[in-house]
Amino acid sequence: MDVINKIYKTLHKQYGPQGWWPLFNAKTGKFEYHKGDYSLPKNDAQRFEICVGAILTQNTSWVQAEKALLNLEKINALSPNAILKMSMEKLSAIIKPSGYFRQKAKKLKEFTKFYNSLNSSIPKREELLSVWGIGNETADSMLLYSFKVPTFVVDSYTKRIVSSLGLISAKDSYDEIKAFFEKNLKPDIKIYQEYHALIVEHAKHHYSKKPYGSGCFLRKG
DNA sequence: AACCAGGACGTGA
DNA sequence: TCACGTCATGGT
Repeated sequence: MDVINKIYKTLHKQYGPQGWWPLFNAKTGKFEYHKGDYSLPKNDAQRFEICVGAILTQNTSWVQAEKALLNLEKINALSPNAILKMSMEKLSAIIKPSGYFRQKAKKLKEFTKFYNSLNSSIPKREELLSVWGIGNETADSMLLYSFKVPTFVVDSYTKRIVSSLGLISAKDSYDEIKAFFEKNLKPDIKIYQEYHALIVEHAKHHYSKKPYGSGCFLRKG
């Protein structure tokens, strides 16, 4: 079997299903993963929530993005209409815990306008990329976890791991790394969703502090 | 107390 | 194209 599929099997066996993307549960008042359930998001509100979370977590830990999302949720503002009508001052204050709050407030406004223009259709990748504040990873995260398009998400961890394993060159582009994964995987939404989440989980264990890759079991074999 | 976290954009070479 | 600065809060 090829390396890409071997890595997937190994990570899945080690960590199990990750159940991304976490969604707010009104009953528990917390954000929850949904391991083994690939039917989500189940409605438009959840689709929008995932997109907002994808912007808020840019270069920020998920727990910080979660705080910002919870702040929005608490004032019942995790919706397109609420975000559009909120002032920039109010919006940036509400999402402050996620960092880069001025930029992200603008990004949320810009994206929400675009989101409304979709009228519940699925955006093309290039369309998402044309929105200010939506780059490669954010676009792919939205497509994969919100719109359920089997597109591979590459993040800094992905690059760090495959580069460290010698599978790619350190200066390969986003699109090259993405293509490297996609050419070896069948376009299965479950596998794509789990693969990226597993990479993040694995990176948190073995690729977050230097020297990167210490104790990484992907190296033995 | 430096470093990092589920990046993207603007600028100058 | 690409290397580098900027944006910013909160964990460890």
